[in-house]
Amino acid sequence: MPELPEVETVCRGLAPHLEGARIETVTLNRPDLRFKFPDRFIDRLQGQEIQAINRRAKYILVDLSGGETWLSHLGMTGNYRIVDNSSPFAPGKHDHVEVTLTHPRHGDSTLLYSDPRRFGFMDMFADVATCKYLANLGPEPLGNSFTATGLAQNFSSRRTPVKSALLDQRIIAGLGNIYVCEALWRASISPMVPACNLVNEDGSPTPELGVLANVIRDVLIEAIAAGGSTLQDFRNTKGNAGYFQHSFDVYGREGHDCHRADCSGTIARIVQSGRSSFWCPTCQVETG
DNA sequence: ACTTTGACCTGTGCGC
DNA sequence: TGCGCACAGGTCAAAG
Repeated sequence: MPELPEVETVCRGLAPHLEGARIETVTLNRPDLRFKFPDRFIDRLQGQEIQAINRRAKYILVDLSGGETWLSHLGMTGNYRIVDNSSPFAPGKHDHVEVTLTHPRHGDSTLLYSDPRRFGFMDMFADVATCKYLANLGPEPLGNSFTATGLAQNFSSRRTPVKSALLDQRIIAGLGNIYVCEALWRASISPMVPACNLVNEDGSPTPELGVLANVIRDVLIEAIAAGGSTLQDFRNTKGNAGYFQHSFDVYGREGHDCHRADCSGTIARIVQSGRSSFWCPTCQVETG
């Protein structure tokens, strides 16, 4: 479930190994992931020095000494890990990309990309300013450009349920199914409320939308601090699980008691746009 | 212009 | 033990 906190966890784990390292060899164990690898992908990576690793939304961006940027998206089940070259290693069934590195301080290691469902992908860009994947992304929820006022502007014309609107990466970048469910619960907003119902006549955010913007930040910050969430196979780069899944209030808790102190409701599951929404019908209200 | 649906893949867990 | 089905973190193209 790589959503923003998990991708951030991966980037932070990789940074000490990657930044300052030189890419020695690249091995692709298949011709594609979700998409084909870009032209001359191996040649454009080999021999490059890695200058920085950054995250934008759920994308990982690796800046190379030649000026190009290596972009990757983890899809649903993608993950990176670092293995020590001193121990024998045989790639597993889903280890699709192997990158050997030399580092002046950390020595030699291998970066592995695994992705059972292959919904992830990689690409290469001379200039991230022209990168099609980043062109239409909304604001970073943890950045200064994310505000309730900005959310209200995007919500005002949309009758789609707020659940769907928050999953729209053009409106806010980096949220996925889990953290949207958690944020809506914290804000006591039903996932079925039309997005435009959270906007006043004059276009300003309702108080509920103001709360929602705040709790989105809160839940993401808490999840990052916990090292992300681990469901199925997500692991950080050291192979360890995250811990935030133990803090879920609604996600995956269908049939369990609502955690809100003064609520005696039971968590329910509904399907919206083909995705499960977990919520408390008792305390998450229909209108803003 | 907005919204929904299906497609892309593999793995897991459940009921029978 | 096996089979079929439902479901899983995301995005995109196509259709309504």
